[in-house]
Amino acid sequence: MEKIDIPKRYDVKSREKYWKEFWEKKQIYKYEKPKDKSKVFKIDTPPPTVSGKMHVGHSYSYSQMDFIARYKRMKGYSLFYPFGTDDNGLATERLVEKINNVKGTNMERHEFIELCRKTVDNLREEFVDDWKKIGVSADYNMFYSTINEDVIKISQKYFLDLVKKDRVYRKENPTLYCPNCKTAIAQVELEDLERESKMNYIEFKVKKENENDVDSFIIGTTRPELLSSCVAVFINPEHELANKLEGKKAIVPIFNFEVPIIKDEGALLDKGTGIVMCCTFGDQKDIEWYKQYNLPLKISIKEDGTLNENAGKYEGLKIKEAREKILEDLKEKNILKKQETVKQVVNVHERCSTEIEILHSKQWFIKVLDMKEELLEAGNKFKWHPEHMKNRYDNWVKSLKWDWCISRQRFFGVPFPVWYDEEGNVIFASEEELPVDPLKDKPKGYEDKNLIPEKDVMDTWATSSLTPIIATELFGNSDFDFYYPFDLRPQAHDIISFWLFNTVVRSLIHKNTIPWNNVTISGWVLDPKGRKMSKSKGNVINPQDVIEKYSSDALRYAASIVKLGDDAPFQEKDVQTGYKTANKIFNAVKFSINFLEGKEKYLENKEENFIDKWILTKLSKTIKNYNESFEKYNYSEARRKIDEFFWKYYTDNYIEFSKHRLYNDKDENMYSTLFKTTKSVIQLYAPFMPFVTEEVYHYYNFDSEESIHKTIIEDYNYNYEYEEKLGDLLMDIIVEVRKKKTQNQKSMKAKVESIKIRLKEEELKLIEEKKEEFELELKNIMNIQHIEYTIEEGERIKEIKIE
RNA sequence: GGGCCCGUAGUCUAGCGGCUAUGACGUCGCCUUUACACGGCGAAGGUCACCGGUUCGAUUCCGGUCGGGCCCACCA
Repeated sequence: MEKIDIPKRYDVKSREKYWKEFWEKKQIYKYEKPKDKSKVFKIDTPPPTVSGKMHVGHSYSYSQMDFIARYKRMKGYSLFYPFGTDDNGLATERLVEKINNVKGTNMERHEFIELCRKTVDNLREEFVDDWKKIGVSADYNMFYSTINEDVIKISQKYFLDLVKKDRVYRKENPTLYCPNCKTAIAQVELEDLERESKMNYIEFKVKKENENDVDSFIIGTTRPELLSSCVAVFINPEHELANKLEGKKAIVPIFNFEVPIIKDEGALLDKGTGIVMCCTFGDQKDIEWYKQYNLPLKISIKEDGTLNENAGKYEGLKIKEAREKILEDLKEKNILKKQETVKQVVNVHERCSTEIEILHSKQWFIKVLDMKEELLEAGNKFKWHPEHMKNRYDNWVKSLKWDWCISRQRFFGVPFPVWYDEEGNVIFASEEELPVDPLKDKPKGYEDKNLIPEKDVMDTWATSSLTPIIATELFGNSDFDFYYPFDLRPQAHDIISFWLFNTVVRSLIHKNTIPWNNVTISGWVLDPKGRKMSKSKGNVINPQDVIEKYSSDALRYAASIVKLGDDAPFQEKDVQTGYKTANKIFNAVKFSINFLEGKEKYLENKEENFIDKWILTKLSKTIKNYNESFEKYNYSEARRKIDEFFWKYYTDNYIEFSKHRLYNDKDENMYSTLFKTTKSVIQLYAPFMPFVTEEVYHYYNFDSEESIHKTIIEDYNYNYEYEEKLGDLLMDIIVEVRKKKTQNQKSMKAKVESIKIRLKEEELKLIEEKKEEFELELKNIMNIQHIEYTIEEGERIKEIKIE
């Protein structure tokens, strides 16, 4: 261990930078494979999306997982703790478009991909450095990017495994589509948006078959532009016209074709008129009806968001233009009976807030709907922290309606290793050829054949759902017996239905087992008033600014206050508390080490007095509780335990009690306790505040490790019941004496002539057993000349005479 | 519509069948004591949302009410 001189002050800025570089240079967090697989702790680290800067939510959730990682390391585990970035997909494309002021759809595909790659490569190092700055102790040698060749290869390999296991298919299907991003999206990428809209009441004629037939009826719709896609009319069975209309044909206005009228409870009485037109496709309900009644398919909207030839004279118009034009025409013909403004909630794409459309197109899907049972079972097999987060997973699995669409009509992603021949047969790459880009490469045996490459790329989740597999393949020598399942998946609750769910799916399919044994779900960091942070509200807090103003340790401390699963407001005062705690650790340890220096020969002394036994008992209990909390992944409880020990017992009392012994008595027997408690304090704080603890560890030769983070937390089993009680009593009395001194406006060292202490009988007995020692301490600590006791109820100090 | 979480001093919170309800910030007062004034010691501040029930005893457990938040579904 490299010992350093103790400075007068702890210079946070330069020292945090120094230790960050020290850890990297000395490879303190480098993974080393042990022989025994039970001695590895494997973390499925979330790969953040390279998006410029780490945000404050990241800084909390990654700190929280790092508390656990560091604790486990200090319990003797080898940490399999990789770090990757999720670089492909729409999020990156949008960033690249913004930075370079380009549009992917307007560029040559290979140029755009090249630009994406370059942009991400440029940003990555600085981006990842934010994680190093907050002290995330991953092994950055085990780094991957989801867009690098090695990961593309793995992603394609497991795609082929899906093919082999018959879990993937390509099919023309109703597909959620974003006209703005011009790509298919998955169910999970939808978001609700409330907006105002017009409900239009439109008259449909009935094809009359005899005299008594109803002439016409009125439907309500917000999407008149879809009239040309109408394939049926549904009427609620309770509707007064239900029986009269059932089985008849309705005539769609303007377009004048006939559609059947069908009774169905799905047509709600209190919505619109209780009669609704079903268009393929206006919304998800239409798909249900389409499937249930085997309705024909009639698509009117093209992928670019304009109407197609089915729309007749409206062809070529954009959706909104068509809506206006049709309404005009309907009005003119007096078919539009009424309009009213309604509040409507629509599905939008979460990345661009564009209203989604449902189109019919060929996409690749992973079969998941038939796995629901298996998936629910899997959710029971790993532990959820906190437990109630499992509900979200269960809810999601039970309500699944779509297979998982993994193809995207975008550019910067993992290519499908797929071609089509002239007859439309699908040709897959073979594993040895991977990675392939079908746009450039051809499969073996087809070199001179005419093949159509699959142009779609995979959704980013199709790759990030493989993170534990990727890590094992890349850094674990593909030794799944050794590494699988992982110990921990840490992540936030907003992506339970994305990343967590997807990873379980892939793990069940490829490895036939759950991916991890524990998941910890962290919450969101809200603004100080408890609202979501967003750029538009201007209430975003940057972790970089917080670090600059305080320190990484301080930020981590604030993160340790928030419990798993809780959404919590960002509170600067918590960061301040962290800052103060780090400062206090520095000072307290500096004080202790000052006296420990050169006293190594006394460290084995066993002649502890009752104060030593008292503090050692408190320490033992603290470590026990600390361990128990951490074993439950409850880092905030663990931190509270060490805080309590540190402030209430160690600094405010033990050190104060010890001063007279250190300065005056030169009591040789106290060094071993001072050493143990001080070292433990540093160790127990190390998972939370890795920088300041590393700093003070190097002020003294605590042991031979080159870093505090390589030391093992020692457990102690001191349990001196009598001394603990006596120490508590001493503390109680001293608190009272301090109170009296404060009330009398005296300093703590003011000399006390005499003091009368009220006690309970059993307390007096306690003292009498070691009266001389007890009084000596009390007198020395509080500068008291004479002590008397009375046995009665009331405030502890009956009277105090101060000189 | 279904599900989940949460209501504790001015603010953020700990606790969760039984001592005087935890700690932090803020407020006020005192103390320049040789680790720290980036400090120490104290004080004030609470109907533990409300109403019932279980219990010898409820902030804690159960039911309901009100309020806040989240997830999912529906959304013509």
